[in-house]
Amino acid sequence: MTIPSVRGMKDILPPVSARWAALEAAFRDRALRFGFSEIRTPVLEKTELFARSVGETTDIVEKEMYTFLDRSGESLTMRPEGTAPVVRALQANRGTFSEWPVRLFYTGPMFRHERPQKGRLRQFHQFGAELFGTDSPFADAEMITFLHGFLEETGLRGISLEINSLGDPGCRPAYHGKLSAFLSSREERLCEDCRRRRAQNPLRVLDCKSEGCLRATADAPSVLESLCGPCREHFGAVEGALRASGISFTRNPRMVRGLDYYRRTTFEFVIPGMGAQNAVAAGGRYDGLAEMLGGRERIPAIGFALGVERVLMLLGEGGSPVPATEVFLVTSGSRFLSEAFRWKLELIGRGIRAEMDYEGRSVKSQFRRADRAGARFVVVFGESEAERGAVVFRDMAAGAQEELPKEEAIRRLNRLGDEKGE
RNA sequence: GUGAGUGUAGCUCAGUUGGCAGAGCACCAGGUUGUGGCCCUGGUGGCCGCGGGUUCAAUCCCCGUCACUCACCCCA
Repeated sequence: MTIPSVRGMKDILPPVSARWAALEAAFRDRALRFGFSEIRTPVLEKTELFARSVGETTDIVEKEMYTFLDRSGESLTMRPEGTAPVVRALQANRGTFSEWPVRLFYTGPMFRHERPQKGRLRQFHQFGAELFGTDSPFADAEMITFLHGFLEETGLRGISLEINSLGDPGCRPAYHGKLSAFLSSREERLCEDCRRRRAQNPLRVLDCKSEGCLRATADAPSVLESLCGPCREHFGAVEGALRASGISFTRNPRMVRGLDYYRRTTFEFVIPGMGAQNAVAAGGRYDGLAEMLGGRERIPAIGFALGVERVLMLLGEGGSPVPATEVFLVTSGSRFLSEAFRWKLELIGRGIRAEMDYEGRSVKSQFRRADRAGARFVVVFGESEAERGAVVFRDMAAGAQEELPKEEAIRRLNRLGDEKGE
């Protein structure tokens, strides 16, 4: 019996791994153009980091984290998201970041112990970016534009952008009060989960998808109408900047993020008609997080993360094929193996993708392999040619074949390398 | 955590109202050929997910279990 992988954790195999690499390269490229530098944080963090940032009452912390005691009895957690670790790293290395604002991006695996299904894994991967040190609504617009452009660049179609503002400590408590009062008046019509949520985290009730709750809260007070002056102004400026750069969006005052640290602007890129896993990328502003994590300094910040598996799923099969073999060396008889092997290494050294068969298969079988690998040229080492110091040189696409002295064959293959060099 | 579906060859899947396990693709060899593709012939390859039960006999029926998939929930 072979050993299967852990549930919800998948091997990324070719050719998917190639598309994966291409997507990551595109993200990295775009991040660098926006002035972001890469940060790589550990996969393991102290459990406290996520409990304090993501929120004790969120599903992520309550029942989805990979948490365990290490050998010294300390509670550790495999990161369920990327923002809190980046903020921690920023605070811990405060001295190395002298110039503000700070722009950081990351890529890597995240872990949540959920029941796997389409577009949802236990080890999944995110690309994310965080912008620290500015309250400006232009920062919000920059991040949304960054993400919007990236998704467009990948070729994704039919994505829509939803934005909202959750207010800040100046206005959210008042809204919470209003909403709580409203919800208690509708308590009988709420689902079981929402009755519990109502007390702990009333905003989450708005995010409930059950029919009954949706109807019961159809006329719930809107966050956007309860914003204080500064928050309203900020949100208006973000909307204005987005319009100015031609990005269309819809307001969704019911959009609540699953993490507690967000305030003011939040946004989500969704694909309609994709079922429950419709969020491809999402983010928001989290001006209070640094202080929640015990920092003395207030660090305004905004960031986003996108689900790599979900993007690739939506992109489907297209793009990034495995590079084809250029030259296949066919041996007619095992006595040519070592000579062909020397050619192969020589060609690879010249930057040419060369392959051969080591197993002594029939010439026919070797040609079949060359064909499937997409080889442009095949060189055959055969008995009758060997006596004349020659090889058979075949151009697969043209179907042309000729016997060439070895020196001439090598010259032609080297030209192939030169073409690539230019 | 809840519910449904599926586990048979490397892959995609048939199958037997219970009676020696099948196809296509792939792989290997041979034929044909312009030394490859198309075509023809042959061959390798299976604890029929695992454990129990019923039966003369179980891949098939029953119970359990594990895995995968999908949905709910939640999220990227």
